[in-house]
Amino acid sequence: MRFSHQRQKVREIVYKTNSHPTADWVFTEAKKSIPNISLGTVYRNLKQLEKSGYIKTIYDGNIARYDWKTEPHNHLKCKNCGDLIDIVLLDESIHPKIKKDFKFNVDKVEMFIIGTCKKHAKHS
Amino acid sequence: MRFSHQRQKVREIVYKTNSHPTADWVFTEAKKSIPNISLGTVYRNLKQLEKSGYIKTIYDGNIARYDWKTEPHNHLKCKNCGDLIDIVLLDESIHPKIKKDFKFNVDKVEMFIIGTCKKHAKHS
DNA sequence: ATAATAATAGGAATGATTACTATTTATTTT
DNA sequence: AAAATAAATAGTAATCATTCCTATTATTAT
Repeated sequence: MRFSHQRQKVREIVYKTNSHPTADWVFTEAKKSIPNISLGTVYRNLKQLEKSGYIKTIYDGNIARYDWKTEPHNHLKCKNCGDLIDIVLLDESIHPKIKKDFKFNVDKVEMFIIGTCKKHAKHS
Repeated sequence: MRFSHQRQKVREIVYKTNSHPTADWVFTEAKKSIPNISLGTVYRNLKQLEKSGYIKTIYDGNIARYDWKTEPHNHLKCKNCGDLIDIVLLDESIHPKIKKDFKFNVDKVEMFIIGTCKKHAKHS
């Protein structure tokens, strides 16, 4: 894999935020330093970076978001602000149990916990 | 909420399968008995049925699928055949822990376990 | 520096979903 | 039962995220 100017920029943008950005957000950011970068390039590079293990894709409802944190972890999603919060609730230790109980070989677990974050809790 | 012919049919189709169908599949099925039903009607009714608690939406990557089973449960997804298998791995008993550890009020947990089902395991 | 190859910009195409609107169907009021 | 009211529909256009296509440009190895 070559490391073009565009690819480095896309990677850098994802690595510098904890906001689990969408392709469109990365595109907007990238344009600040590469004004004529194309959206297709952003998508192609996000995909390439995922394939090479640099980043991970998170499906938030039906929109893809990207995450530089590649170790297994989970996400809390606040329905008020839409923020994704990283947590570690389940790690690979449940894989053997699933293999045993369901005869299913686990590659990865995607977990989204939807609710209300502390900033938006009404009371109690 | 009125229960039109179309709405009853959409509901019946989702209730009669365990395949977690997509809107398009429901549309194809519905046309067998209501040939001029429109795709928009299918989408509108799936949304309405979810809102009224009859069915649940599952986001599989970036496509929506629908499930008549509304109690909390999780899904194994085989990367070979694409099948979704219902399991109960986590129930509401983890909600208090998440509330305590992360100050986050849980509405629901969406979990997708991706891997290989027993029909497609190579060996061992 | 040159050749070989990978990556790009820009735009068109796709696929899922939602929005719009005139018409039809169902419910309520009289 | 007819008129008035309200909800739902078919059909189509629009939208949004994402992928595909192609001629051109940039990167890497020789």
